[in-house]
Amino acid sequence: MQPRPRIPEATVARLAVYLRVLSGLADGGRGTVSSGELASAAGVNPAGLRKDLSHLGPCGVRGVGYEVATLRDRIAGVLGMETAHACVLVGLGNLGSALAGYGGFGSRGFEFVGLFDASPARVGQQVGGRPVRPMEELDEVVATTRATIGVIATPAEVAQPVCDRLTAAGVRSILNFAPVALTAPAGVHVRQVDLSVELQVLAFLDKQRGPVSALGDALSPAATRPATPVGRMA
Amino acid sequence: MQPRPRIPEATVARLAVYLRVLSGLADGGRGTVSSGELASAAGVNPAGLRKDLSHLGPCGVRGVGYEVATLRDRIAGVLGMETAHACVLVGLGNLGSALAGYGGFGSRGFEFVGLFDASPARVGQQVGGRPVRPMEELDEVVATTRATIGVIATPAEVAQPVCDRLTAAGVRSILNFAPVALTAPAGVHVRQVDLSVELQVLAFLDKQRGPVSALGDALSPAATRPATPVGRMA
DNA sequence: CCATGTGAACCGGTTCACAGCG
DNA sequence: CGCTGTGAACCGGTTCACATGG
Repeated sequence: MQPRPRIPEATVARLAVYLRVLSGLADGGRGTVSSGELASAAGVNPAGLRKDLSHLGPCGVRGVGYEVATLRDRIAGVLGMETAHACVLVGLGNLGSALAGYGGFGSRGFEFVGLFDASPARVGQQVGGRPVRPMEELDEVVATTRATIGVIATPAEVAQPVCDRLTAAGVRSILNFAPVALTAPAGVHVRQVDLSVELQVLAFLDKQRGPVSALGDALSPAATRPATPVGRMA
Repeated sequence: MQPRPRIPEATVARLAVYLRVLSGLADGGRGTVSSGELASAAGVNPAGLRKDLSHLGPCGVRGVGYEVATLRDRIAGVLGMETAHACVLVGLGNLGSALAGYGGFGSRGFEFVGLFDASPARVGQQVGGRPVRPMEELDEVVATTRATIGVIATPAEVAQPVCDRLTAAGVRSILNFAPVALTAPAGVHVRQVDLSVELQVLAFLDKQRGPVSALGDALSPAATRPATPVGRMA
């Protein structure tokens, strides 16, 4: 089975997690891992992990496990991490500023090559070591840096026009933090992250499972098996 | 079919989105909506929306649509939004501060009743109008406020101990922004939001679909149908 | 003998097409 | 006649059990 036939999106998301764990193991000088150990560190089921990895073709040694550094590089290659990705970020309120200053992006090969805001009060300020630019410069920056990813952290009202601007400028993928569904041209990928929705799902689960009692509800010998099929490395 | 037999989690997440759209429509004085219009505003397929709503029992008028205010209240009730939810937040770096100051939570019935940080430098500061408290006060605050939701925005290294602390204090649900898989006792719900993973999925999709050409790749009459099956209200 | 790799059952969720009702 | 509500097909992803091979 060639590594061609397209990798499921759910698998891609998990590969990113495996990659992070593997990087940590490699930095710790670890040589090999078993699927079981890697799976528990990533919070997934071992069989599922092996199935995920099977999409990249055989990359382990039977009876032994996976070679940490090799597997890391393999996944990094599949995910397109060998080359850095240029991103632009629009909207530097609290959330946007947090994203601009978040070290986790840079260390994973993503670089913000442009920060933009419509507010004159913010333009010119430095955020995360980079200057905030006016919206007028967006097209130019996207063109010269060949940025392919745009991150929207604006108020909901302006998210759609910003999206239009980004796609017109040549951005091919958008990560949207504004609480609105965006319309984008065909071929442009949009991912939505909605903080309030996450919280509301939790509140619902609480309501479902929770109304049993307000306290002392650790009735059953619960701690035997984690509800979350997760464990950090054994 | 009673509204009992449990609602799928995927549906719950979308109900939260419908609720937001409905609130907007209601504020705009709108009386009724059809499934088609609501679906396009929420970025989903009309049939799927109707199926989602079917979980709450019949709540529309055939041949007409849904009564906006009624449906809003119905969903709000199912989601447990009638009563405010007390949350505690741990970790007030850039991201945590952004979350603490984010208006979208308060307006949806979530209130941060406690902000905590381990760094003495941050303790005592005001964030989003609330004081940052030392970790020592966590148990007490959770107990007195009956907070059921905990949000973790700490560095990855301390996320697990913080999680342990929160669950020990009585928190039943956790929203984790730290890039690690958490282990929690049975019955505690954990949701993971991983910003880097989102970006990596986008980068992968770019790589898959993208290597065709760097520019001028709007070859086909693309704008005819949005790739994202979305549209804001027609 | 151990851990990988994978075909096949399984499951939840999505889509479709139409029945039901104002 | 229009739009809701839903049973049934469909599909992708997950889990399981075992065959494969160092």
